[in-house]
Amino acid sequence: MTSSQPANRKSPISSVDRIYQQLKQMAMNYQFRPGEPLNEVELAASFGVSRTPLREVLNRLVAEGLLDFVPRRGFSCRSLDAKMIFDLYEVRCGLEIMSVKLATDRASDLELKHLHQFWQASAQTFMQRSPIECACCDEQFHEQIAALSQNIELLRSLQAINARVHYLRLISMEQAHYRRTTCDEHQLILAALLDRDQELAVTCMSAHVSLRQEQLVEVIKEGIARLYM
Amino acid sequence: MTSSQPANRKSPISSVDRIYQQLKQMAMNYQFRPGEPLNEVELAASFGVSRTPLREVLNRLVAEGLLDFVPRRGFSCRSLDAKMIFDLYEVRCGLEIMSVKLATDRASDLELKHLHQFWQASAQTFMQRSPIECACCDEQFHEQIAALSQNIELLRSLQAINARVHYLRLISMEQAHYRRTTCDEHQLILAALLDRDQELAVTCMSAHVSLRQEQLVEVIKEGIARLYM
DNA sequence: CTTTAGCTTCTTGTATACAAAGCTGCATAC
DNA sequence: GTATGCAGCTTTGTATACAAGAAGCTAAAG
Repeated sequence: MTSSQPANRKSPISSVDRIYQQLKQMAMNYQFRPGEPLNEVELAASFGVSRTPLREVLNRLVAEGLLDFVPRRGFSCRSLDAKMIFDLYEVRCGLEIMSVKLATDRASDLELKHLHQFWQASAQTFMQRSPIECACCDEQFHEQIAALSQNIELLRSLQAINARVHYLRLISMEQAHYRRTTCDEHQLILAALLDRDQELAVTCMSAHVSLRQEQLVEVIKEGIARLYM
Repeated sequence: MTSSQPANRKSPISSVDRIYQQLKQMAMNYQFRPGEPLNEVELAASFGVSRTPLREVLNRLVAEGLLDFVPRRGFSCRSLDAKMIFDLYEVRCGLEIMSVKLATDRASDLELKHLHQFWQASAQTFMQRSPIECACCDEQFHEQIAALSQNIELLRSLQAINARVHYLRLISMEQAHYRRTTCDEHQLILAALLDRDQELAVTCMSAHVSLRQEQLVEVIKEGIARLYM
């Protein structure tokens, strides 16, 4: 996902880095209920650290939109608000279109070949995998295309949004139907990219993301239900 | 700019909020040299606080891309890298196009009228104002259009980018030539919006941002020179 | 029975202290 | 003359302590 630095030397992985990864996963997967206040003392104890490094992590996650914060009232799990999700998908759609557009211009043949190989390997076992694995594969596919745009900021923006909608991707991947269409649509996008047919690639990507947007109401409903059962 | 909460009640403005605003301004305007390490003790003292709240602010600014951070080596001013700026402008261009597209669909007549009034008032005195004021006016114009998209996440993304390219906007506004063309181009965008001519609005906005992108090499050169004199 | 005032407790905001890692510079060895 | 290693200083990472604000609870009054 977002992780970057390859543990420069040794592999110290400072404690704040470790709890950042863990808390981020928890926030992405709504392991806290929407709006649930996070008790700093409790959380710190559960990670075996003091409040100081924990708060630094919490601040980072707030800045990334994965947690909420109100002064003097503390940190809490972000809400799962339909309007916000729609907004995120709308922005995502725009970023994805930029990605394919730039990728057709800038990706090398070798890069496209690697993407192709990656997706062939993924698709082969896609229907047998766990929803979590499918969601991650899906994210990787899209983020690899963004990477081919050679625009790091575009990639980072997309990654930030993907982290925030991860939970819903997960929910949708639990239905075989969504998995199948995802698979098919990725193939179309890939084919257009390999042909370097920019217009077609944009059309396919646009259709792909828009379709997900239409299914969003159902997925959000399911996602909220899941949290309260 | 980004600021949000209207000081819920009273006006306590916690110290971390205060130093956040200040440090953000300093980072936006490159009041530290690119790559310059920030001494926590020194900085904390200069703000009259301890390292704890300062570090929370620094972490936030790192997450927003306004500062750099390397574990065990501390915080430093972000670099002023041409490639990064180009990437940001490319993403910005995409977001701005989304903004006008959505704004023509969703803005009410009243909202468009307000935008019109705002820009008329600004344009009148544009050539007499300070570069700082012009840069802020420019940002506001674009952010108001993004707000008309009714998409909060789109607005936030654009604001985040604007904060990161603020310094270069400032530099460019010091030249009367850039100010004039900005003014003219905004008028064109505005006219298209008022006509609700989506295609034209997109064309104008696209031309506007692309033109800035072309001038970017010069502006970056000037910006870097300014920092080392 | 409901409401509110005041007290208690819990939680967050911030300062400070200390440990550990990094950097600098000098001295010694080759 | 260059390189290497060690000592001391600087700076960051994290724990802890304490102050101040919010929340909850009890008790008394209407």
